[in-house]
Amino acid sequence: MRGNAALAALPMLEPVRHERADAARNRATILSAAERLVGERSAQTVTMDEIACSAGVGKGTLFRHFGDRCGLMRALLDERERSFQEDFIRGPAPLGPGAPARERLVAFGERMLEHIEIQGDLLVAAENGAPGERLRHSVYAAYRAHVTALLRDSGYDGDVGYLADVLLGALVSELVLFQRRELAMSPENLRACWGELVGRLLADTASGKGLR
Amino acid sequence: MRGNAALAALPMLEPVRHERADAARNRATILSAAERLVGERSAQTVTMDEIACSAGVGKGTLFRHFGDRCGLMRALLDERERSFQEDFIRGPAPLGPGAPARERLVAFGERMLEHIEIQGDLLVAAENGAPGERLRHSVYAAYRAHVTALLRDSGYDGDVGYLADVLLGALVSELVLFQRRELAMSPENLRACWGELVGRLLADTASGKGLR
DNA sequence: ACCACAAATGGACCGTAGTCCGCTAACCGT
DNA sequence: ACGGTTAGCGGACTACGGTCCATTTGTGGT
Repeated sequence: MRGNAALAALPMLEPVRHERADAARNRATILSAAERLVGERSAQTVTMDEIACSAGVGKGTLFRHFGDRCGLMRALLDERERSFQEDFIRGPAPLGPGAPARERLVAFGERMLEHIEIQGDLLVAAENGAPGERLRHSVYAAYRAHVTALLRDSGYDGDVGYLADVLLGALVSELVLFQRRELAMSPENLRACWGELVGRLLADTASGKGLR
Repeated sequence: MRGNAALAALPMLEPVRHERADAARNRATILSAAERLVGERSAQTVTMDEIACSAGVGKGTLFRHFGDRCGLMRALLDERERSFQEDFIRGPAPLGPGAPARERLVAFGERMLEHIEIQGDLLVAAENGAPGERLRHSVYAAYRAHVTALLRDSGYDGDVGYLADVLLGALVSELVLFQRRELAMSPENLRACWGELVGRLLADTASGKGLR
């Protein structure tokens, strides 16, 4: 029984053991205040003091709950993140299991591009913490495990982990936003490029379905 | 006079028009102080105040000369950077012109990996500025232009700019250090993976030389 | 040799992320 | 219901990157 290695490798945020009621209330208040502020201005310009003040709590409370700025931003993305992971692990094809690995990989990238399209600035804010932090975080580990598994399933015979890093590199929000804004590439164009990239990399593999 | 788009696209640091003598002296002092400090501790932990103090100049002078922290780090890398660019634009094959495009691309990546091996922390410090700054900087533009040209020369018929972004993504210092340190990949392994990546991407192209 | 002026300087100052620690009040066992 | 324990709180405090501007200093013209 395979196909479940990725499932076991889904760490994300473990629910804290018995959080006190007032703490839970504060966490929710903070999140909604942050969400509102980020909605009004760009995520980059909202300060932690503003959020604390607007939520009516002390600054220490913010950091106690979320560790640092990136942690808070990540928490804002968390719900969407969970549903994304849910979808590509257990959801319907072609994103979820059922479709050939190559198609799942294409769908994965397309979904990620949509995600960036919608949450771009927030994603960037969540990712630029300490150097390498992004890569060490469990979210990256989950993506990497998933892509690695797909590459293996598709019959790729090289270093699947390395290729996963490369492919995920093409989906880094900072880069995608650069391509969209600075290079003025359209979403459709990016989708097409991603599709071609995957196609080319997996061109001569068995691909678990033998197409092409 | 054309014939070398990549050559024309080499901006880097333009020599300032008539820098005052004391200013030049201070710049040198600052650079050597910074170099010493960065050599002693990790580049991440050295503060601007320390550098200023150690160089015996005011903090304002630092920022006047280098703009911001990243600028100073970049300046520390500048000499090596110039020689790298010189090498792949005009130097001997396979890095410079003369070899088939695909080989030049492989050599480019290998050289970059060596660069990261030696200057890793400094490169990271130089790159994590404001989001997207790295991509907007002229150094990235130069790399991108070079790789793009090589891909075109190798007969790749897709979106060469996009593929250049992807390939450069595999050479981002933050990622490479992650692979080296966290994933414990060896330099040789990384070289091999890079070579295979390039080979696979350019497998069925004319490659300007018709190998394979 | 001198002057006028732009370039350069330094350090006080600011905003922001993140830490620290004494106090408060929620929770659990009795 | 109550008291002891301790998670949680808040906001003063620190560290650091970056800005500002009054003052100094090098330089080119005369």
